[in-house]
Amino acid sequence: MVMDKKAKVLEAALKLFVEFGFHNTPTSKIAKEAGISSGTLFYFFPTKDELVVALYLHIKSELACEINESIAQESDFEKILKKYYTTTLNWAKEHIAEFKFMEQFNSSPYLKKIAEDEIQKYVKPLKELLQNAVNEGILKNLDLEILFTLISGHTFSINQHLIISEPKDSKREQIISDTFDLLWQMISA
Amino acid sequence: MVMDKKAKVLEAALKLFVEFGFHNTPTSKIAKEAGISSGTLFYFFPTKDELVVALYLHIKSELACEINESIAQESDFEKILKKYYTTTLNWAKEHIAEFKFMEQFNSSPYLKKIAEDEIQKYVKPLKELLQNAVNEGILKNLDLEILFTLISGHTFSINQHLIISEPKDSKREQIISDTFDLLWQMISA
DNA sequence: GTCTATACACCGATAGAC
DNA sequence: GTCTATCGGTGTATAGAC
Repeated sequence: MVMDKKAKVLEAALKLFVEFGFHNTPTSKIAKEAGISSGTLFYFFPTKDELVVALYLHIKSELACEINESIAQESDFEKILKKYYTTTLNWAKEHIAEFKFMEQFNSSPYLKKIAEDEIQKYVKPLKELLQNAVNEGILKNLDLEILFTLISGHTFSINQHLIISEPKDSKREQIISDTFDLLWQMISA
Repeated sequence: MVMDKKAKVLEAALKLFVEFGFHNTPTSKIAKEAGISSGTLFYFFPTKDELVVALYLHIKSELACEINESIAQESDFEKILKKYYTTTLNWAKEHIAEFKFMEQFNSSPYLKKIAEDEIQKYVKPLKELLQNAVNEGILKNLDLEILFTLISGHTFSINQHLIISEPKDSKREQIISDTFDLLWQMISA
């Protein structure tokens, strides 16, 4: 089965970007890693910037897809949030390069190149869930943005800790469970 | 009073790096912004990489200095931690460019260019404080790394929220106070 | 669609005068 | 210490054949 060349390029770019950063990764190297010529790369992605942004959007949507699938089965809010948490963490474990890339991208000037509503598309579902939980008295009556920030920040930092410390599976599950409880203790009413 | 040229370069680099990123900021532009020639820039900083790293270390030490001063006056652990929290947040408000730069730097391959012990130098004091508090039963008996991660992540994310939402001073103080309480609730025994 | 070859701008760094 | 001038290398992107 022949893999789509566009996908090959994204895959190659991801690998190199994570190792060397956006700069220090010439398009020529990406083409080489993808097993195609430089001309072909620019046939698919008119500029390097567009390649970088396309990769980001691609990864974002993959993660969002995974999360949506996993939370669809739950109905209780705490369980939904825990699924959100564990799915994100487990996805990051299986996609370390993707996670590192997003991290790099998020704190780079490239972020400005993405339309605001493109970002909102991915955060809106969680924010709605949170708003409902606040209204129902499940969560503390905190500002929605702060609530969102707290949860994202908590998830992000535990993610980093897990990636760096590389605990065994059993230990890892323990950490995830414990830190979710801490988060829940902080935000639940 | 004539400002040190080295300092001028760091100041100029900071401004441009935050706006355009490390790449997309040629040394020629930095020199121009600093009001010196390209040759002089390389007289002070042999390579661009060294300039970037020097800027990072400079900012790190400034923040650390500020924090150390502010916590020196306190003795109660909760108050020390709160000082740590508020000082970091207030410093970031007055040094937004510095904060954004560090954020960009931390998630870039440049980070590898800094020796591990150079980083540890700045985190060790807080870790020792935390270890003592755990031993004394003030904080939950959590893994030290997790505790540290939780606090850093919380601080970092609230910082970002404050920078983006730009609340009025009174509102801002309220947020800082409230979110510290949330953090404390999460980690205290 | 894919390749090869190349244009050409740009940037980091150096040389050498003052 | 500071400047001007410039070199060599590299990287994005294009042209044009197949």
